[in-house]
Amino acid sequence: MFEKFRNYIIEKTGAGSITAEQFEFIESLCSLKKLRKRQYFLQEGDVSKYNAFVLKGCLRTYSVDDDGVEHIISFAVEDWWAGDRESMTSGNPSRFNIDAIEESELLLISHPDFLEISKRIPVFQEMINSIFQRSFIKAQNRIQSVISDSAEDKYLHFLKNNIALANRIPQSMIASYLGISAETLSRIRKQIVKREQS
Amino acid sequence: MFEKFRNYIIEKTGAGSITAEQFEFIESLCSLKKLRKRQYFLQEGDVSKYNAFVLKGCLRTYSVDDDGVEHIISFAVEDWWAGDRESMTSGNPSRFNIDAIEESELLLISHPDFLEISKRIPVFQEMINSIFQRSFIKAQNRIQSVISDSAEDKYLHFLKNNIALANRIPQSMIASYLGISAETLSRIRKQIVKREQS
DNA sequence: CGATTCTTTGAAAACAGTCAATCTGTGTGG
DNA sequence: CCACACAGATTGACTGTTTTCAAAGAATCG
Repeated sequence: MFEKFRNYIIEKTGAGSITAEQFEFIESLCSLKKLRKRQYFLQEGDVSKYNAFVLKGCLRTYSVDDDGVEHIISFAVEDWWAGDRESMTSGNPSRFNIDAIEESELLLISHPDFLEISKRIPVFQEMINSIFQRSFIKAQNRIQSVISDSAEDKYLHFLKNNIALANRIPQSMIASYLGISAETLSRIRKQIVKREQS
Repeated sequence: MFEKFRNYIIEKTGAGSITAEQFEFIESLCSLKKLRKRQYFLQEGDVSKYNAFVLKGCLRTYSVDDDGVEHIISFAVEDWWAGDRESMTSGNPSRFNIDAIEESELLLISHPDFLEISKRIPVFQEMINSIFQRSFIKAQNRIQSVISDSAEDKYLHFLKNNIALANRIPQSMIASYLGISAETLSRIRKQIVKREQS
């Protein structure tokens, strides 16, 4: 059960950076959670209490606007994290929903436990920090695309950077993630295919 | 010259967290840089080598698309940082330009020196980490706005979160930052004023 | 001032969104 | 195993928002 998580940590921190006892400590604070497709992990208005490491499946974080339209902020597949950091650190209710778009398995670590692990195990802390740095850089790149590109270029940019995601996520959700309508994405794809053929 | 920077660090880390010697160490690795309005701090294609702490003035980070249109990724005013982290950590040439939109004064710390400071002074490291966390959260919120909102709502969202910026930056740059045209922003503002009057 | 930069305005065009209907594929229960 | 239901994708016609281009109007600064 923890093998995947151990491998992930080893890959991120380097072999031997974390002792067997430290692994046990970390794992003693983890709990396993299974989600069915469409099941919520976090609902708008609730306070996000757990960091979720995705062992299997796929989660989406999204907001719902006044017209009831969903806007997907992020996806989390295997070896990625989910949870609303803003709500977690501030204790305020979340503006986001997080649910499973596939049958999923998560390792949960509560926010206080997460802080404790980080305090006790500096390399874990470093790992988390570098994840945040890269997340920030990715977010900036996404912002660049979304403020600069046409709908088609947004899609091509997405494909270039998220081929794996593109093959397991419904098109309508990709559209939502890109901030365009599902119909527009459908027409864009048609165009691209047509162009490739000629 | 370093007073502003010291105050910033004290505010972020808490009084007494950093000793006089540590401050001196940090400051021994800083250099002052003045930029005139419109002067580059970083040009596309160059490798970003310095973290810049803004003592005075305002920088913008932007990309230029194939049509020559500028797209502003971020602003940095007093007590904020600039530099392309992606280029800095990877050593690859930057896709961004950074220049001064006001007469500015920066404290520069080279990337290696920055790492050294972080290594030697854990509270400095912590400060940087919490900055990244908040930057990431801010970036996510911006993404939400930019994929969900109409042009007007993007502007209102910007105003709500960046009143100070809104009052010192040309409208056309705000438009660029929001991913809308300067003309559209002008019309939106007119609408808002008209509505407020009635 | 005079020059430059920034903003506003109008008209036309492009782009993307909406709505509604149809199509496709998949999986489920009878 | 079939039929049906359902979710997702596509298509067409229309609407609406935003962009583009061009020109004129403020504002700012040396």
